[in-house]
Amino acid sequence: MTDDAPLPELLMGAARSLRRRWGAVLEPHGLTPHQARALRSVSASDGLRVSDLAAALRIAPRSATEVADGLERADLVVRAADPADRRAVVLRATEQGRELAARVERARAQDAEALFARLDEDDRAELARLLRLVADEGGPGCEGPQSSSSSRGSTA
Amino acid sequence: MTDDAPLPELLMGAARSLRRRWGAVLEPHGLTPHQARALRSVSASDGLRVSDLAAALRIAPRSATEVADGLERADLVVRAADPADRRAVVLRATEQGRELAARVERARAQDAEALFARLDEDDRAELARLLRLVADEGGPGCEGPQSSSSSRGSTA
DNA sequence: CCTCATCGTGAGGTAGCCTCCGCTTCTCGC
DNA sequence: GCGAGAAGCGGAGGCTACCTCACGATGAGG
Repeated sequence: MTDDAPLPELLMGAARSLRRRWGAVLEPHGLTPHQARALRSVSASDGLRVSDLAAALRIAPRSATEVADGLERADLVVRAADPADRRAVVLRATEQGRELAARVERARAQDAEALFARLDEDDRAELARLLRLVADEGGPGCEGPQSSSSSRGSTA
Repeated sequence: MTDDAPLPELLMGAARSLRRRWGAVLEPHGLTPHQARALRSVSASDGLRVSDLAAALRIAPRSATEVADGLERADLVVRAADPADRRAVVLRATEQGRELAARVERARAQDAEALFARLDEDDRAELARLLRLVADEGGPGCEGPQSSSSSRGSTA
């Protein structure tokens, strides 16, 4: 179909496929894409600040609060005071949070595997190379709301 | 950066680059991405029904009404009664609508050119091939609200 | 002519993001 | 020590872009 589709269309189409699949993977778990990414970030670190979550998700700090709210409501993360800075709140994954993160990660990998199944090793490497060429900018055009905090600590 | 980034991340990253650039191209013209796509569709056809617009944008018919509202408010399209079916409303691009569509199309192509500038001919062809492999589904997973009308006519 | 499907849209609702503000707490110069 | 200013979180309120439901007008089939 649409053999004359220009590269941009193709790229967007492929991304759409991926996004749709990802949504389908997430839905049975009751997670939005942002929540899943957030859960992943929180699970990976031990004690992620809300502001750092915002940076990770590239949304305003205020909005990260809401994502955290959702995850906390589902008992996937808990808020705790940062012992190193009592202004801050650190998010930690609960047991089920970690489990769910792992399960989702597995499902996602599996699904991605299915999506890219039509590509052999060489094709994948080639695709990765080409995509890296296209994507690796992020210099002047990145205007998203950012706070750029980076003092974690909290490894108390 | 992130040389170990898996293909999905890479793909999404590349798509994000493209989306961001596209948004930047559109912004000075005061168009949202959906409006731009809609204007393009309307300009391409002569007399597009609201329901067909909805199908093209993959949104609910009711939402297509709103997109059409925006375009009409900006004098880029006009609503007219479909002579062949007086229930229906056909959207037609105005003169400036067509002009803007052309201008945007030019800018988009130019920007895409810039984005893909790092790829030579062979790389582009290869990328297109690979993306086609990844994207060309759309069978069972397409659950978006659809109406699938296709009686245009109206070439009065 | 009556019935039923279809078209566009008014009404009303939801989700996700934002900015502005205020409170608490940290940091730094004195 | 202490006051000024910055930083972190979240309440209030608002916007946009979707959605579903309901309705009036119109077409199509018996």
